[in-house]
Amino acid sequence: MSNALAELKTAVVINTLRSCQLFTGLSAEELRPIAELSVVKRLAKDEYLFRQGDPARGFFIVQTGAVNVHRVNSAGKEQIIHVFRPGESLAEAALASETGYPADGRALEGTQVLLIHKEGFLALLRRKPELAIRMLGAMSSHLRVLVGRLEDLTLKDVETRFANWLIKHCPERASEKPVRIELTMTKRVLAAELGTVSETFSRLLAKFRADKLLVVKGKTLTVLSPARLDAVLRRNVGGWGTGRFKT
Amino acid sequence: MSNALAELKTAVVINTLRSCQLFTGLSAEELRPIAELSVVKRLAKDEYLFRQGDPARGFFIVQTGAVNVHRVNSAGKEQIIHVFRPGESLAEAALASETGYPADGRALEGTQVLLIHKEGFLALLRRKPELAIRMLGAMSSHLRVLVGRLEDLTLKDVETRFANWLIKHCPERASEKPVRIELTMTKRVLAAELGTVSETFSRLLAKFRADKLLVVKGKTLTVLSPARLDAVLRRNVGGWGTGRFKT
DNA sequence: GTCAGGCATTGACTCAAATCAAGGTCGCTC
DNA sequence: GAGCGACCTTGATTTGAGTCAATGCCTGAC
Repeated sequence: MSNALAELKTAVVINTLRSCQLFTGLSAEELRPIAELSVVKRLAKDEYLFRQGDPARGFFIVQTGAVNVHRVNSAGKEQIIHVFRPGESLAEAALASETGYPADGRALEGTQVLLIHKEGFLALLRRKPELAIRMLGAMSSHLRVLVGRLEDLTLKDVETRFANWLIKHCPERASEKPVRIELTMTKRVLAAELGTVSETFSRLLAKFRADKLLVVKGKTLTVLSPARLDAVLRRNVGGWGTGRFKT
Repeated sequence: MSNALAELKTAVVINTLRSCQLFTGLSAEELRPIAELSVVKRLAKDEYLFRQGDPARGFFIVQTGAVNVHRVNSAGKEQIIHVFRPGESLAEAALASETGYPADGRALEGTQVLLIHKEGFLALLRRKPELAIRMLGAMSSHLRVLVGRLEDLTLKDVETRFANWLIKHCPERASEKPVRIELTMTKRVLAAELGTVSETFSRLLAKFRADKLLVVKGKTLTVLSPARLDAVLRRNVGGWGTGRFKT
């Protein structure tokens, strides 16, 4: 391919990298060697980016679309670990271990990602320790997400998790003003993200509707009063760190 | 303190570091600067090493004893994330993020750990990118553990988890020869590690005893036939990756 | 020795959430 | 517009596992 065209592609990739949390604050010149290690991958809806156990070729940055990272047991039930959206990086763990990817990754919709090759990137890390420390930061935040998810799924009930999800989608949790939330996914998928099944989720919507907390119309949810929802959350969860009891 | 005494202490610490997975293969000279960043901490049983939200001063390496890292909700129920034993490093995530520790850490018994100070270690990482890459490796294996735990707790029932735990403690899973396992902790604690309560665990032991899979005598468990246990596992879990179904 | 407190076992009860089953609604293609 | 296939909703039923409570069993303190 012509030199000029290659230059152009690199410039586009650099732009993507810049918009990624992981590399904020790096100059174009610092991003260039990373861009040169990257290839663009396009995925159709439901196509797999990687499967659990696949040898790891590198890590990814989402450009457009969404990647659902999950584990599945042989009965076919899948547990979503996290849904990655544009600007997020995933599978950094692949860099530093010989074993394959620890989970499955699949596109929830038409999706475009950057694959950053492992070997080249490792060589770069050796020359740029600052970059390695950034990677540590990214992985530590993924650890936090995972720990949070673990707590969510084992320590709280579905109602609490959903109330929490709703609150996170309100600009301010103390407000009395209704908030409209447009679902980007089907309710079935949202249910899975919350770690439950569609029937349970449906009942939950009905309950919130009956409690005048929520209006549901197709893919549009309207939180009638974030403040009141927050109150429900507090009631369910006790008083956030008011005290620690042993059992 | 006298120079000679300081030297001696450093030598002892270097020895601990050498036995730690994270630093295997490093020479004494490479370990020295790390040792100089370390301080020994002694903990009584049930004493907290850190609490969720505490500002992170560094990460730890277990010398003796055991550290239980867990999350607790305000109702007081705690979910064990992992129990760290001698040679393991923990809380590396503290290095690369400004927020505090994401969970609680408490000694399960009398315990001695090395605290490696964050700032000094970060400075060292900047000079030794190889070391930073090792840290990435350590964090990625923690990620794997966590992902595994998530799957365990959400995709499998208690019986399957325990069968799995037992199998992991057998030298070979296909054998017909009985295996004796001596518990190092109380059954209550093991139950918590498996993500359940002592009553449920007790019932499970009774069931396995009735099924002639296990003989229980105090803190001694004897798996009568690993092969048969393995069969139970396969039955519960389906056929490990025989196929993937949606829904 | 015995007494107390922690652990373990067992039974009865409860409950959240999954599963099973049956319609209902929307949007699509032919 | 008829028919099909997703979703979604609602009801009935099941179930795994937590909670409560009663009792038994050790071990260590005195």
